Amino acid sequence: MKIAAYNVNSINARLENLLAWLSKAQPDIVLLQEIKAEHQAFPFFELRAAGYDAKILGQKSYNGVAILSRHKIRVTAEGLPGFADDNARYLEALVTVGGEDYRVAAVYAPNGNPPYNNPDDDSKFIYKLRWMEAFYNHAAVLLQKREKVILGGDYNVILTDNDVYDPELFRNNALFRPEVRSRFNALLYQGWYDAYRVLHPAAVGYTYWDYAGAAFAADLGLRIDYLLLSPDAADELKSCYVDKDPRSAEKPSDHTALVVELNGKNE
DNA sequence: ATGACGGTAGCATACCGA
Repeated sequence: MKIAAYNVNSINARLENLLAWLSKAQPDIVLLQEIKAEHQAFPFFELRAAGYDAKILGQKSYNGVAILSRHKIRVTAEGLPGFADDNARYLEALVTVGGEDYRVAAVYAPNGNPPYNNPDDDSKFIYKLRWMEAFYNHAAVLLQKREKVILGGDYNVILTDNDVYDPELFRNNALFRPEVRSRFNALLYQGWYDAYRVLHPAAVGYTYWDYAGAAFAADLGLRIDYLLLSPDAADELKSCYVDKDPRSAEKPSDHTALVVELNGKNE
């Protein structure tokens, strides 16, 4: 049972890259962020031909999230419940694999940095904190269900100095500010497991490298994509790793795929 | 200190990203 989170940075610009990776990695479920497409522009046909059903919460130009699966997808939430949002950032569904139910969500948290031309504008940062608060509240509801839940995606959070190539350069960045890190840590205290860190306490696990310069070649990256597991899912945690194949391929996204493997009861 | 680099909308350049 393999689940991946991947910020694809436009599904249509990345379709060839994505299909090649699906064919090679064969994930059961994929949680996509930044698809940057509405329903009529989403490549349902090509994905179906590759063996994947798809449900999306689409948006033109910006944001947009999707869930792909080789098994039937039953959507349970479009957007964070109880949080009015113009941006498509959260899609949740139930998927049955090997006779077992998994609740999964594609998560795309706001960036929160100000526009370059208005560095004192903190409205995006305020929005990010409000979004994280709503996410925390919904996550608490999900934990009460005692299900196998996987919340995967681009959280736009650098959690520790070990998760960024140059901590001092990012000290005042919205991805690294104390208010943001404390809100992410609150999810861990609430009962979620950061799948990568559970298995790799000290490893560098970058999932994003800037397009500019030779950031990827020089491994100047950030760990900002996460797979959060409920206790019932964490019980089945088998492996978690960063798959650099999509980032190494031609015309890549600036992110790469983060993968978790879970042991089903029958495995 | 700044920009690089890339995607989208829409057709020049602005906005967004992390």
